[in-house]
Amino acid sequence: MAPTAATRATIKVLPVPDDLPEPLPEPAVEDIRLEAVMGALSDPLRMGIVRKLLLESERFDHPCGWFGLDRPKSSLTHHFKALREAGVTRQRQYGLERRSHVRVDDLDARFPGLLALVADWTPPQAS
Amino acid sequence: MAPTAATRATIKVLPVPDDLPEPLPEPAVEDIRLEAVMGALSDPLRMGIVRKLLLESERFDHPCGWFGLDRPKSSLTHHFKALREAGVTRQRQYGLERRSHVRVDDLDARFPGLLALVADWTPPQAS
DNA sequence: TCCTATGTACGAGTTCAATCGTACTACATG
DNA sequence: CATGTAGTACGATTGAACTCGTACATAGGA
Repeated sequence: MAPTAATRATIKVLPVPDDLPEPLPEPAVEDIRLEAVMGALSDPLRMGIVRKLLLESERFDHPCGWFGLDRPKSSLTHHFKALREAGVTRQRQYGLERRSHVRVDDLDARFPGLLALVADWTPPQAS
Repeated sequence: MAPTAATRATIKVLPVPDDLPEPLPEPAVEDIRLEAVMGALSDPLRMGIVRKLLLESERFDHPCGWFGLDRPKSSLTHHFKALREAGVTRQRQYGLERRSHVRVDDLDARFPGLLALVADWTPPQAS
């Protein structure tokens, strides 16, 4: 259904600005370490975050509320920071929100095939 | 060339027995979890062990002395056990020695491309 | 049989990561 | 300005993993 003025307020379509905010601190492509990436992905919650970004995100970044994770906010901050510092995701500040996306090009260049494994991953104890 | 009696003593070619010893406890192929494998490989020492097995081992298993790791024996026991319990390696007991090899077929079946990443890995602060 | 070599088992100390509560900052909206 | 919202910062707690010393078990050779 077409969004009315009322629904548009709740859907909150924030257009991507032309001048992107600077990414938060992250390793350069050539400094991304395979063992650090694997350490970041060894946590099921973080593996699920990256997989969801790969499978469901379109061309936009996503704030961490988008993931629907039932954890306290400070825990999510911790995990998103771990992913960013390992070089798996990039985070940019859009006003209030800090949005994340996977560094697909960088990871494909350094570790071809790795993201395909993440996309094929199945969460544990899936009913 | 065929081993003589003299070379057999020094080179210590232990022929693989027809009745292989039972592997030590390990997860079944279908129970190997990607996040557990990545957790095992997130340690540089263990990543190096698997890489060395992939690049330098021929068709034989290797005891952990073969790796030339400068760590106490009990530390090595810990790391080889971590690799085995994650499903990365298989260990068999040959007399005194407990030899390891990578579960290449199992890992290729579950996570195609993963072992290629390990083989291409470069150790940190390589001079 | 004694010695050596390979490797485990156990336990202690230490470090690190995960979890989460609380307080705080910043923007947006009324 | 007051309120709500998105998220960080800090600190405390907990548990797991890494590291290693020591003691122990076993096989093979002198």
